[in-house]
Amino acid sequence: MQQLPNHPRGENALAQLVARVPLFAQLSESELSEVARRVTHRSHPRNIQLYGAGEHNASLMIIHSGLVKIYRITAAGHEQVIRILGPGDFLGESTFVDRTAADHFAVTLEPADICALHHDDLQSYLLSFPGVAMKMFETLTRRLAETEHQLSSVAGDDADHRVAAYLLQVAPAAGTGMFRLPISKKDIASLLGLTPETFSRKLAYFEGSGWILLHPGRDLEIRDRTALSHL
Amino acid sequence: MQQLPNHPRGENALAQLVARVPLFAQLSESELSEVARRVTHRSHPRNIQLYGAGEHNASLMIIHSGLVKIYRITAAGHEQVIRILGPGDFLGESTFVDRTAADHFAVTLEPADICALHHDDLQSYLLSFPGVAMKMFETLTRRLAETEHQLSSVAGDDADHRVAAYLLQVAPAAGTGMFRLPISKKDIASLLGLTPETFSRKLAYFEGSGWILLHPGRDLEIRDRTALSHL
DNA sequence: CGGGTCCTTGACGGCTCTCAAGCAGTGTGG
DNA sequence: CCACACTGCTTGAGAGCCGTCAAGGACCCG
Repeated sequence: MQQLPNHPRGENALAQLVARVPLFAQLSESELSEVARRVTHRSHPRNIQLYGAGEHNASLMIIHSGLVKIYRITAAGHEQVIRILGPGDFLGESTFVDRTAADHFAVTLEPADICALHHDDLQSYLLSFPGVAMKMFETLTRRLAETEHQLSSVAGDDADHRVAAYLLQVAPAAGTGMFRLPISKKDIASLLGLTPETFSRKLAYFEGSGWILLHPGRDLEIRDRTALSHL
Repeated sequence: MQQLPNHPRGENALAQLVARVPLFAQLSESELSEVARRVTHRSHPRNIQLYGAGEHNASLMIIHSGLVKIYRITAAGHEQVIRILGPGDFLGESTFVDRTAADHFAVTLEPADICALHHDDLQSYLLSFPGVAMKMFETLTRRLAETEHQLSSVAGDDADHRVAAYLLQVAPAAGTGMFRLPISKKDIASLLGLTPETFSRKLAYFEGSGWILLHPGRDLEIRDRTALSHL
């Protein structure tokens, strides 16, 4: 729950930061500076909780850099990762819509630069800048489609399919290069609705089959894309 | 894929229908009639596919009455129910945002009155009526939160918890009355990420434990709310 | 009456979780 | 510089939950 002091910045620098956010991409210069005036910007270290279940978070946050993990605590009492947010993504919109307490946690996975906008300000921006509302609408629609995909995957596919689909999704499009998993294997397992043990076993099985190569740490290599895709 | 002819209606009657849709609730009289002029209205029988995966659906549909089932076909080839939509809900927004083909199916579960708005018209309405964009934003946010809840439930909880949570969710708030399940047990099972067999067994187990009473058809009665809630 | 769908119940097998131990990498403090 | 703790990851053994396959019954609508 630790919080760092604001980084004081010139209004101009802040406006340039805000302009790079997809959400505000199409605002005019004067509109941008109006938004920038009401925004606070912070740098957070790793493992900082931005808000937690039960809290009445009152700001929309926009990620400039770093990764943020969204998760819940299930009835059984263990952590269930819902989504990983990165640069350009926003969070805190759920408590804006229904003014109840959040039902999930948001934690930084890496050092992160995040700017925050109070819900009251958001309200007025949405009504005066239809393009912003439109952009949030689009983002949420895509996010919803993605979550529905995740849902049908967890509900219907077995562990092999889920792991293979995830690897193909995060691997660079190019052929058989080495790349780094964006988050810890433990978090990936949770995201896929698996235990870390099962995830580890599936990776070992894929390597044994010659489909991937595991390197120390989070690095791995895909050797046989087609085998993974129509498992 | 059958489609019934439009029900011709006076513009006035149509405007009144449109006014009852939450999405357009706060529009002025003149704005309402402007929307109504571009809307087509249809009555569909049961089991009609509104659109399917692979189709480029080009209209936002708003449900006046009836139920619509949204589902996918998983890699394994069986149907996975994602969501049930009812009066006031809209569908077809995903193909509006990214102009690709739909990845899911939409089918009526009951006779349904549905009005449709072409995506091009929606675009202009969203920009001229910020309240409408705002409303869609709110609805999507809630829908997303609900889907995330479903996701963590399917990923983390066992069958007993999921079935109990569903029953408590659809049962009337009042004490121990009989009520009717809104959809078939087969569809509920799929929605919960279970097979119909497992769902049936869980219901039988709940009845054997004295927590619920099963009546013929879709009727049932909850006898012990607390037992179900902290299983 | 017949065909269909939906639902229930039984037996069985397998996938995945749980529990447990061991290893590697990292940061910390003596 | 090393000992140590801690977290993340891997591997093994076992058990249990749930899916699959199968058969039969209830109900609806032709």
